[in-house]
Amino acid sequence: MPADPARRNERSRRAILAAALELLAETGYADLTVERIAARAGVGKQTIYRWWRGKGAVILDALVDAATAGDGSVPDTGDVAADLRALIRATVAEFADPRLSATTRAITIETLSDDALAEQARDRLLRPQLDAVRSRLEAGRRVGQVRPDVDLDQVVELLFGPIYHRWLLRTGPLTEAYADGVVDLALAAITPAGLRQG
Amino acid sequence: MPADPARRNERSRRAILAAALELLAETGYADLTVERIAARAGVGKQTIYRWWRGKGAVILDALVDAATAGDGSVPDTGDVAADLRALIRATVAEFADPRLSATTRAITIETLSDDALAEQARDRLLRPQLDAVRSRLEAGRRVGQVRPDVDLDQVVELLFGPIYHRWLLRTGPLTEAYADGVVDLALAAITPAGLRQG
Amino acid sequence: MPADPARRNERSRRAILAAALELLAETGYADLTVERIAARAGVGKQTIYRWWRGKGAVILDALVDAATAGDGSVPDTGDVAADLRALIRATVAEFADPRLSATTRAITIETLSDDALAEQARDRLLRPQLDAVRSRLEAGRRVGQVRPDVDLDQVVELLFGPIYHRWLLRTGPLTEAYADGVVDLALAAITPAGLRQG
Amino acid sequence: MPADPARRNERSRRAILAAALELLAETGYADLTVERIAARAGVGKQTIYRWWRGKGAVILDALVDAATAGDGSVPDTGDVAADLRALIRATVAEFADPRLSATTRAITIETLSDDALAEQARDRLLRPQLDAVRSRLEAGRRVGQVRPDVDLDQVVELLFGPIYHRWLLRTGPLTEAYADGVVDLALAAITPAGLRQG
DNA sequence: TCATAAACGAGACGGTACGTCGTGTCTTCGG
DNA sequence: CCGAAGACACGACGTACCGTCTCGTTTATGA
Repeated sequence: MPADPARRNERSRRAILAAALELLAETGYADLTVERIAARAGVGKQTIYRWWRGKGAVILDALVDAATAGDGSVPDTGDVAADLRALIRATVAEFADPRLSATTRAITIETLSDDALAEQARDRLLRPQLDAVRSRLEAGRRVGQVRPDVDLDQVVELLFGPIYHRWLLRTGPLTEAYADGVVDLALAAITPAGLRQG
Repeated sequence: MPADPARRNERSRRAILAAALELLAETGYADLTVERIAARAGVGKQTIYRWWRGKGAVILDALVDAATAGDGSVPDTGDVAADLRALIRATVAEFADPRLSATTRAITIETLSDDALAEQARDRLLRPQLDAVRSRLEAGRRVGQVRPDVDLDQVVELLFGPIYHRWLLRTGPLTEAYADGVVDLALAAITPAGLRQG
Repeated sequence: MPADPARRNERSRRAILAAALELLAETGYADLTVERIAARAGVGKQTIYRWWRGKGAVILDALVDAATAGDGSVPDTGDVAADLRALIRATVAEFADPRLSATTRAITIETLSDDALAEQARDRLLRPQLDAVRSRLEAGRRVGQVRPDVDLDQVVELLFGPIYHRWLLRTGPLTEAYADGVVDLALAAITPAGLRQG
Repeated sequence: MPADPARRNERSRRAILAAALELLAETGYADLTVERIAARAGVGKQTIYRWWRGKGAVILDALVDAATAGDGSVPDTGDVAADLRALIRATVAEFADPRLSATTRAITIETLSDDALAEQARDRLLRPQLDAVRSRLEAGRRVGQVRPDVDLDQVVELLFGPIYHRWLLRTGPLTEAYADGVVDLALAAITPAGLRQG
C-alpha cells in the first residue's frame, strides 16, 4: 500500500531536499548516496524510499522546489533582442558556475538512465522554463520582431541547445561573449527580413 | 609498474570492446558493469583495469573504434544546404534509434561524472566529427553559400545543439521533419543576404 | 505514565494472544514479528507495546493463558510408576508435535536472550507444571514408593531434563518407547531398595 | 556458482571465527551481528556470506574449532563414579560461567530456528562429546560398574539432560553440589544391584 | 447526559541490520 | 610466466522490523 501524503512530515521532507542540494554542492554527484542524504538530513533511509523512488527523484524535487521559488517568466522590455541577450547571458552564467551546474549535472545523469524520471523532469522542471521563453517570443512575434513562419519551440531549442551542447561536451568556454554569439545567430535566424541589419 | 603495451593481447582488447557494445545494446547502461563485460568477453577483470580506467574508458574506446571505421568527412555536393540536410537527417536518425543512442547515452553519463574522460571524449570522439562539419561549412563559405562573418564553431553547435537538447530532454520527437526544421533555421542564420529567399 | 489496566480492551488482548499463537503455528518463529501480530490481530502496534515489553512477553502470556486453562495437577492413581509413565508419555508427545512445540521453541529463544522474561517464564509457566509433578512424587514418597533421601526437585529434572535435551539437540526420536525408557531409568534411581525388581 | 575452498583465505577465516567468539564473550548474543563480526575481523561482509550461511553457521564453526582443539575423550581412572563426578562437575562449571555459556546460548538460539544448522551442531559439535561419555560408560559396563541392560545413550541424556534443563530454564543454581546430586541420581539408576550401597 | 480523557487503529518516523551487488585490488593456478 | 578466474575489503543498495511518536476515532466513565 502506498504511503498517505496527509501524514507526511514536512520537516523531514525539507531536510531531505536541503541535504541533497548541500551534498551535491559540497561533494558532487559521485559522492551523493541515499545513505548520505539520510544521514545529513537526520532521517531514516526508509523515509526517503517511502516518498521517492531513489536519489534521482529527490534531486528532481529539490530542483523543482528551488525553481518554483522565483517568478519564472521572462522579462519583457519590448525589445526581444535585448531580453534574449539578458536571458541567455544569465543561463550561460548558471551553467558556468560549478555549484549551480552540479545539480543540473546530477539530474541529467539520473534522467539519462530513468525514462520515468526524464518525463517528470521535462514536465515539472524544464517545460515551465522553456514555455516562459516561448511566451516571450510569442509576444515578440505579435509586435513584428519575430518572423511569423518559424516554429517557436524550435527557436527555443536554437537558443538553449548550443548551450547544453557546449556545457555537456566541453567544446568551449561558457562566457558572456559566447552567450551573445548564440543570441546573435538565433536572432539572425528569426528576425524578419525588413528589420535585418546585415 | 604500468603495463607494457607491446605485450598487450589484441584478441582480448577486441573482445572487451565488442562485449561492451553488445551489452549496451542488449541490456542498457544500467546493467553494464565491468564484471559483466569481463564475463562476456571471456576475460579477467584485471585485464580490463590494466588497460582502462574503468567502464567509461572502455565505452569511449569502443566508440572511437567504431567511429574511426568510416571516412569521417562530410560529403560535398557543392550545395551546403543539401549536404547539411542529409547530414542532420542522418544524425537525428541515429539519436532516434534506441540501439545506437544507447552508447551515446552511456558515454554521456560517464563523461558527466569524470572530467578526464570528458576531455578524451571531446578530443578523440567528438572533435573529429564536429571538425568534419566545420570543414564542409568552410568550403561553403569559400563559395559564398555561408556568411563570412559567422563563427563556424558556433554554427556547428547551432546544428547539433538543438538535437542534443531534444534527445537529452525528450522535449519532442526526433523525426526527419524535425531535422529539416533545424537545418532551415540554421540556414536562415548563416545564408548571406543575397541568397535568401524569405 | 503507565497505562491504566482498567480501561484495557479485552477484545484486543485476546486477539493479540490468538494471533501470536496462530502465526507461530502457521509460519514459525522466524516469521513472527510484532508488526505481523498486530496486523493479524487487527490492532495497532502501540497497543502491543503498551501492554507487553515485546513479542517474547506476548508469547509468554499466550502460553500462560493456554496452560492455565486446564487443571494442572498430575493425576494420582496410587501408583507412582504408572502415573509418571502417563505423564511423560504425554509430555514427549507434546514435544514431538511440531505445532505444539513451536510455541515452546519460541519462548525458549526469547528467554535465552532476555533474563527478565526467563524469570517470568520460570515462575508463571514452568514452576506450576514442575511443582505439580513434585507434588505427585511427594505423595508417592509418603506411601513408600519413592526413596525418602532423594531431592524431589532433582528427580523432576531427571524426568524432564532428558526430554528437553533430546528435543533441543535432536539427538534422537521423541517416541513413546523413548518416554518409557526415561521413566524406567528415573524409577530405577528413586525406587526404594525393597521394591526393586532387578 | 559456489566458491572455491582451495582459494579461501585462511587468515580471514581465523579472524572471523575469533571475532565472533570475542564479540559473544564481550557483548553477548543480542549485539552479535554479521556486520560487527566483519568489522571486528577486518573483513568484508561478503567474505562471511561467501563461506557461511549466516552468523549461526559462523558460531558453530567457531565452536567446533575450539572443541576440536582438545582431546575430547573422557578420562578413565577405572572408577566410573569418580570419572562421571569429575566430568559433570566440569560441565556444570562451564554452564555456570557466563563467558563460556554465552556461546552455548548463542548456538542454541540459532539451532532453534534453523533445522539444517541444528543437524550440523548435533553431528559436528555435540555427538563427539556425547559419544566420548558413552565410551566411558561402555568401558564401565565391561568391568561390571554399569548395569548391562540400560541404553547407554539414555544414560548420557540422564546426565546432561538435567543440566541443560536447569541452565535453560533457570530452575536452580549450577553448583558443584548440584553436579554431585545429578551424578548420584544417575549412578543410582545404573549401578548393578550387587554394588549398591543404599 | 454528555465532555473529556484514555485507549485504540493506523501508520510515519529515526534507526539498525539484513543479504546482495559492484568496485578496484590482490592472489592463485593452469596452459 | 602470463592471464582467466575469482577472492578480497569496501561501501551502497533497497527491504524488513524495531520501538517511539503522532494522528484522528471510538468508548466509557465521572462531573
